[in-house]
Amino acid sequence: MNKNYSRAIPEPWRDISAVFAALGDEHRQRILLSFEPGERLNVGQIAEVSTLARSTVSHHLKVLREAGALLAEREGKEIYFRVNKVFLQDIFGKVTSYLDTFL
Amino acid sequence: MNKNYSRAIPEPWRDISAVFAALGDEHRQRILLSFEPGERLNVGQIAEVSTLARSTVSHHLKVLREAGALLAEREGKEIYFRVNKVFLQDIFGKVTSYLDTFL
DNA sequence: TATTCATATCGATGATGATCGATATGTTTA
DNA sequence: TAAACATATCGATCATCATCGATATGAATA
Repeated sequence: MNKNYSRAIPEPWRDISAVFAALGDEHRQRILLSFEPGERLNVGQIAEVSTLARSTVSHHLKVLREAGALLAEREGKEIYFRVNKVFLQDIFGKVTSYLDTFL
Repeated sequence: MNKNYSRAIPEPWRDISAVFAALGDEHRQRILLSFEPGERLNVGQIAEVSTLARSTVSHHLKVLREAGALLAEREGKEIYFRVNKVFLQDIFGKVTSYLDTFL
């Protein structure tokens, strides 16, 4: 048993901690699943198909972006978000190999 | 864009929804990381190394178990938990291939 | 520069979750 | 059956998060 409960969380888990928390919310899952491959969407587009207020969608997008799941780039007045596929693939790959090796 | 925001969450995501929520909590991550490969631990052992009350540890173990991340089996007075490695590998494998294909 | 538009941030409220001690449930053993 | 032990559940409290409308920030355009 690993008795040092309060030790630092291992690196592959540290990165994914925010991702887990971000994807633990159903609205954020639905937002993520609104994206088609390679697609970019802005707040207005997502707010339109969602059941949430614009400011609420903006909040969830911030959480997803800070977790690394989304990338944002301003283009004129709009800010376009896209799925950070490479990051997510890397994260889940690390978790998978951590699972294989240590758990 | 997938405009049917309120549609059913795709199957590979539905199963993992609870896993994400469960692993989004740092205490539950620490509990999971207390297990060594193939090891079985009971509430008392985990409560001893953690900073939480026994009832709180019990609560977190319930969340992890209901999410599928842990399996529980009673053995006399104690209830032993172990990491459901196969389930987690399956889940993260599904998420990875969903990522590759649809996002 | 003033206006319009898109998004972010703020402040307040309500809901959900974490936490604990106390109590209940279930199991072994005297 | 009574006592001791391990864990689960209950009830209350506290903290965190989701949510919204209103306001602020930033960018394009008249």
